[in-house]
Amino acid sequence: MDLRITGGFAPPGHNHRRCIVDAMDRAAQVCAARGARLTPQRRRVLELIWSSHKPVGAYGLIEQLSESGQQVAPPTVYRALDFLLANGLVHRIERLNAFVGCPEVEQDHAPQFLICGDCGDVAELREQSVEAAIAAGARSAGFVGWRASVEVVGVCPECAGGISP
Amino acid sequence: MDLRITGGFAPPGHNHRRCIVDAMDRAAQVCAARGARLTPQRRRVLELIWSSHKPVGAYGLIEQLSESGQQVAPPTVYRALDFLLANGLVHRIERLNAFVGCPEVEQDHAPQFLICGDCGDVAELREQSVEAAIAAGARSAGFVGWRASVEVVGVCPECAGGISP
DNA sequence: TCCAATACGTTATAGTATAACAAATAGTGT
DNA sequence: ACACTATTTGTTATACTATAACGTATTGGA
Repeated sequence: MDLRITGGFAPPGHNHRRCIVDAMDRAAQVCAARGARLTPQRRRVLELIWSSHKPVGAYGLIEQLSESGQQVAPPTVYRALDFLLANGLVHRIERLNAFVGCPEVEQDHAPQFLICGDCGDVAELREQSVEAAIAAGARSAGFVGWRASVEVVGVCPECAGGISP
Repeated sequence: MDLRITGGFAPPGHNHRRCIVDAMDRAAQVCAARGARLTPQRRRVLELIWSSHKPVGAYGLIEQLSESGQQVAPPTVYRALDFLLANGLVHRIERLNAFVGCPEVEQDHAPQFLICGDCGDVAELREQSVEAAIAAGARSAGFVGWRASVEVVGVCPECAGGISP
């Protein structure tokens, strides 16, 4: 059993090592199932992305890799990111030009992201009602074949608690 | 009376000159009302943004300005954009790093954008149900003080009609 | 084992955005 | 009209994000 963080923020004192381990397990499973090659390079990038619940940019990854002795150029990490995105293992936060791990890799989805403007943590939400409302709006405008990205910037419970407990 | 395009895409043969004129009128009104200075520079940038319903990037604006004889450096146009954004005269499309004119400048709002992946046109939607659904999701996650951006990529009625009429 | 596909390395460059400081201009009160 | 102050604009340099183009290596299968 794994403790996936979907539907809200990771609790303050949660065992994040579990997040990482579970994420890597799921990634291995999914890739094996579909014959996608989770190479050491890609695995390493995924691990770095999962090192926190904060989105990380491509050049942040390059720096982290460099610090751990692996000198890579931008195309290398962008290619790893392309693979991870294509396989639904990470999501891209458009407004941040950054990437977060996906806690629900089994099926393709377009979640809502809650981005804490204070601590930077991101939570992934899947509100059916949001998708339904967007679908209704799109249909009324005659829009077809669409895919939506929803990014919500605010303050997470933890940070809000700190301000007015 | 003006024909604001909110709630859907601009119809194929619409009189776009009216879009521009109306947008500039509204901008002048709003700025006058709140004592914001719509300088020639800012006015020019707003006109260029309204020259179509397609988002335009900062460097696209610089190029257009340069073509019309005005040589400006990036900070100039970014400052104009900051002003226009702050006063709700334009919106930023995060996933495109580009800007579109806002057809509803009177009050602050966070609309949904329908982006045609074919022709590039963008429509601004304000579905109350979308905002409500996001609000519900955010509340359930303990998220506070938020603001959402919704960007939907698909095919507009016009382009879809061309494919299967 | 050889072939073809896939992944990775490398260099250069395109595209987006801002920092920092100087100069000019507009609005305010006298 | 005058000086004062705030705002706007100009200028240079630079940071950050992303991809093109080409070559090499590795992998998996016929």
